[in-house]
Amino acid sequence: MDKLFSQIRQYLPISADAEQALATGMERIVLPKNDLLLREGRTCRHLYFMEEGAARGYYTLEGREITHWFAFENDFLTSFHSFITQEPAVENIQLLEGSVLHRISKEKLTGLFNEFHEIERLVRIAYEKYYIRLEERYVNSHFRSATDRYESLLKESPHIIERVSLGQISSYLGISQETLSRIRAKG
Amino acid sequence: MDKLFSQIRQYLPISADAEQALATGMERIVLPKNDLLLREGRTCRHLYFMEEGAARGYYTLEGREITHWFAFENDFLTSFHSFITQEPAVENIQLLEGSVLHRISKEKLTGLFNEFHEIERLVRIAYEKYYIRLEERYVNSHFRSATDRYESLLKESPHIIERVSLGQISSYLGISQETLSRIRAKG
DNA sequence: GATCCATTTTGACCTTTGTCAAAATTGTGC
DNA sequence: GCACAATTTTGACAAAGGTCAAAATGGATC
Repeated sequence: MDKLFSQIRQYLPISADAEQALATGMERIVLPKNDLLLREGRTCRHLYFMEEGAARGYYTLEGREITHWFAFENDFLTSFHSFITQEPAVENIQLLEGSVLHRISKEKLTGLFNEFHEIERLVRIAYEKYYIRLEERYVNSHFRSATDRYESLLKESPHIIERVSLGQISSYLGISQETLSRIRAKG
Repeated sequence: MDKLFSQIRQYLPISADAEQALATGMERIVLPKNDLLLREGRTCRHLYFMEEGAARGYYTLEGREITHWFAFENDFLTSFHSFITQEPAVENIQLLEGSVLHRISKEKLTGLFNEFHEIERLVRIAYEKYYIRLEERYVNSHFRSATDRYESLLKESPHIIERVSLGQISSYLGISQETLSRIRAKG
């Protein structure tokens, strides 16, 4: 739980009461590699915090798996679309390693918003951070060459490259596995 | 102001008090075509609501202007990165038509968050919507061909194509103007 | 160490998209 | 309606990246 709260404090320090309420509302889960936190077509009812481990979000397009995000230690993760709208997800969430997570249900979280203004503020701030992060990824991915994108990833998120298979990285970067392999051979 | 409040009600109905406070905190501005709401290097201090008109966000890469978003009637707009972090912007915001906008400063908005929990909730919900929207754009742009992307735009946002020049649309889609022209010639 | 399976690399070729330059079209002010 | 500028289209060619198939490598397990 320590990791979760020290991460939260980086967003917004909250009162002991609010921390206590959050701690009570969250559930710790330990799951093995390859487990699915969410399966396409089902509604995502939880927001997760990754204490230890790794996960990816992916969906299937023309028979191929496309990984569109990774999550590691200290990341919050969920299928945002499904969690927010409570509609069925188009994506799967899979653990890439045995992981330790904390999770809270949508209902509990919404209840805490009513009890603690500061928890809703915390989440508002978290959304701001995640929005900016996504915008950066968008701009980077959309307007740069495959080689540039790989080099940015290498520089800014070397942990991804160390812990994830090439096929998953290539779909994350939006290029074919063969092209990624060739880019690496040159570098 | 009507458009603003009917848009807000779609996100979250708020009390008359809160509406009143918002109305007081916001300023109506009318500006001509081509005006810059924000210039690269300056810090974005306002959140805008577009009542009438159109705008784009763009930045310069290797001597070319890259448009990465458009905003039209009923959209909220700002340089999110700069507005959130209060650091200098990397982008410009330009009006594509003479426009009527409402704006609120970061400080006023933050003050209203303290006064009215429900206004912070409204903004939290708005972030959720905008996050989902961006995620959809990300997935669409990243994993589909130029032709597909143009056709989606044509289907989902025909107003963009009617009101914006080809060069701006092509950079928005992440393709060259010539390629876009050829795609259109075929369709 | 031999075997099996998954992952990564390499080769040959094809398709899509980009680039540069020029022509055609459209829009605007006078 | 004319002149000028801006925008869009077309052509010829180049470059980036994709595809399919086969070979190489790297772990696991027995």
